[in-house]
Amino acid sequence: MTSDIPPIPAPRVRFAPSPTGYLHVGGARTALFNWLYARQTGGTFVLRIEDTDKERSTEAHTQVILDGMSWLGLDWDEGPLFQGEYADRHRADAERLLAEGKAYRDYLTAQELDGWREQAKAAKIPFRFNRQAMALSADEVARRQAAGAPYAIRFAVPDEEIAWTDAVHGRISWQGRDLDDFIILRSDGSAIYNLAVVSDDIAMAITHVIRGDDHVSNTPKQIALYRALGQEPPVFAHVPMILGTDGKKLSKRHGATAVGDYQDQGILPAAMRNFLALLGWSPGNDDEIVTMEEMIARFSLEAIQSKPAVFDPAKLEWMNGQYLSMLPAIELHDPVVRQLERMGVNWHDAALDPIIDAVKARARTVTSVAEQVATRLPGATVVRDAKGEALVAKMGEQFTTCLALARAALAAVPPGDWQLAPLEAALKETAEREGLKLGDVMQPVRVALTGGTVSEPVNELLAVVGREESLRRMR
RNA sequence: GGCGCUAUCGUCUAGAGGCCCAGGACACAGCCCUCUCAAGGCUGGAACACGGGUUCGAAUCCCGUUAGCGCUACCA
Repeated sequence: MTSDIPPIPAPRVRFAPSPTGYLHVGGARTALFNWLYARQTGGTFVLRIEDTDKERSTEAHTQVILDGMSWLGLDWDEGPLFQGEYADRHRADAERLLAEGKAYRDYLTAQELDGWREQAKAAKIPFRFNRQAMALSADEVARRQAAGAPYAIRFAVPDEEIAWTDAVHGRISWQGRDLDDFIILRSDGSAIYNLAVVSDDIAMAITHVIRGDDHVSNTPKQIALYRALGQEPPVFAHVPMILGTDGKKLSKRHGATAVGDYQDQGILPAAMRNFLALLGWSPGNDDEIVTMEEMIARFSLEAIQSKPAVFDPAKLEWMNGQYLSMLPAIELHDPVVRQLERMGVNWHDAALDPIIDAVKARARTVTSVAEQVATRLPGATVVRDAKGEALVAKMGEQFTTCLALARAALAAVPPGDWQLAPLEAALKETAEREGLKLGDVMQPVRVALTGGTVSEPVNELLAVVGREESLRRMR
């Protein structure tokens, strides 16, 4: 006997940003969740650019969004599709609703609508669109119709309960009477967001709508539209907002909000992805560093937190540091080169990877790795920092003496032995012979080579900077 | 104002009635390690918003209060 349970169709999800700005971390996380869900279920991830706001949408923004997603490793299976190309279908859907009596023509002009608004304001009651009270007389409608006056199409919201089981929030319900009859088609024939979204999601056979919490109040309107269009609504999952440290919605005044900003700051995509995933979602245990594979395997919409999360840059940096020390230098090569180029550093002909390896354990960002790499390149100018200066002052005469001692010992190391063990031995022997503390000989070398008092172990530093350059810097 | 959502350490969170006088991580403080700084290890302070129920028993279920957020456009 074969099973007669029909196969569950593979989910189709979408990320639908509007190209009116950069890819923000909130959008990036929404995209991530959609992507994770698609990858876990073997579903399809559709990328749709909602460019119907022609005033604010630009191609440059679209490109930035695409770049941001690629950087994060979020590949899409279909698209990018552009909402602007489906205007005919949107209009047809509106006309159909009109023909079926589920929507109606609204001949009210902007001025007349404003008049109602002012009236409400004067009476100190909130403005609501009222189908009966604001209706034009039949004669007036006929007159405007005959004159070919422009009209918008309004959806007649049915007075009934509209409820759904949100995959992250559980049951949410609204009353149709709390919703105004909203416009679905402007008088210029273009669709309003709520209609465009529903029309597209139906046409693209989207099964799960995973989007930001700011859309929950659009959901009842959209469900009403699905019903009116004779379609079953998809599963909705509303993921919480991301807040700034002050508990307010994350915005520019909180600093970097675009994923490109973090790329520039030297955050690794893997760290960003991990951090974003854990902002609102948890694998259910105490794991912090979660690989992509684990995320895909363990992801679930139900495990998404229903309250907003504060974006903590300090934790992002910590996580980035974890990835930095975990990743082999070869994988850091390109990001470091990118930063070096941003810094205008000539790195060509230098063997970067050994330096990256020596330096990455002490950095939390790629930028900081690049800065350290730059100072270890041959010919780099050594600038003493405050701590380096302080050490020189503190040691006084001894600084020069110890440095000379160290230099002599190191100069005696044959080029072929310029390696970790012999270098360390040379320095230790010198300290012992002269009755000096190890630090007294190590620190001056460190300051001479880097300008500061902080670096990898001195023998590694010497190895990475090279014999000739090291001796030159100690002169 | 109306409607909706939300409420565990400063922050991210674990927790789906007894395993919790609440666990982990970031941040913070101290100690260890150590040529410096990271890393790592150890230790410490730090939370179930409030009030009522339900129950033998509630961080967990219900109701209310308070607070925060979202929406309330011919924007998306």
